[in-house]
Amino acid sequence: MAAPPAQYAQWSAPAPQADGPHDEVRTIFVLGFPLDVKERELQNLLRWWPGYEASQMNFKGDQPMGFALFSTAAMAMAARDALQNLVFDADTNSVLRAEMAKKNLYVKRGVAGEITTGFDASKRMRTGGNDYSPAPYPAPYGAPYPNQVVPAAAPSWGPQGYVAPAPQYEQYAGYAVSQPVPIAPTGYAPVQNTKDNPPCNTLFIGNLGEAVNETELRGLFSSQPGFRQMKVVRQGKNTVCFIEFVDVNTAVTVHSNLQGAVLSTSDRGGMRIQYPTFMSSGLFLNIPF
DNA sequence: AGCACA
Repeated sequence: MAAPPAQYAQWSAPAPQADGPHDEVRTIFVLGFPLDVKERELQNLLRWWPGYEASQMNFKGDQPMGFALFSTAAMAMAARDALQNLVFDADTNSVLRAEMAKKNLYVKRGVAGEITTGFDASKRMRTGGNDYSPAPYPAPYGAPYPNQVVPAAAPSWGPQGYVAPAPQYEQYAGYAVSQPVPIAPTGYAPVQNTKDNPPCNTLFIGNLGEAVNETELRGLFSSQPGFRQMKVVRQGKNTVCFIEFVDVNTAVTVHSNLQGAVLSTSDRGGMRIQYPTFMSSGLFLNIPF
């Protein structure tokens, strides 16, 4: 069993099944990409999915084949289901088909056990020190936009049958959940937000300070009307945050009102608020860990 | 249905 990515470290790893296979397949096999797909596109599609570890595009066949490794089989299956029937490119009519792979993706590891090849989670932030810039894919519950990725069929967790999952990660966190003290921004600074995605009920918060903490973020966001839950993802010097609202309208309001908000810990200007990519919404799905 | 990298 591989260690889960650092951002899930506060969650208890699943206990190895005494009677289960220790070499369980936790890799997905994805077809249906357009011929000009880039390996990076697969990485960007999956990078925030819970348990994502590494991925690879293989171009040797007649059609591009994507492989992605996750920390557990359950996480892989959840990603597989989320990718199923996804319209990757409306122009080329590419609809993704995903299955569990026959074998796990091979990842070369260094002495310290870190992944050294492939497009892996440990290198998420390697692009010039910038933090995450979402690919132009819409997030889950948003209206379909032309030329963008939308689920061909409404996902089972979509608007119709969607029931808010309990904020399950809190039970794993190593701190007591107490009533957040409301926090107001210390000010506002202009922020560039050139590449955003279509509005949806989830927000991605970037350009936060290195010293930002969850209490501060919770103090700012949990008092916003429509707030449902949030998840802070730490990756070294970079911290990002995903916030789910009860509907698109309340998310749009916060996207506008708190754009460029400066916190006491901000050291690079105001926070950048964006609508996240389709797959990043997986942070709020009910995935068994 | 089509499963590669080592």
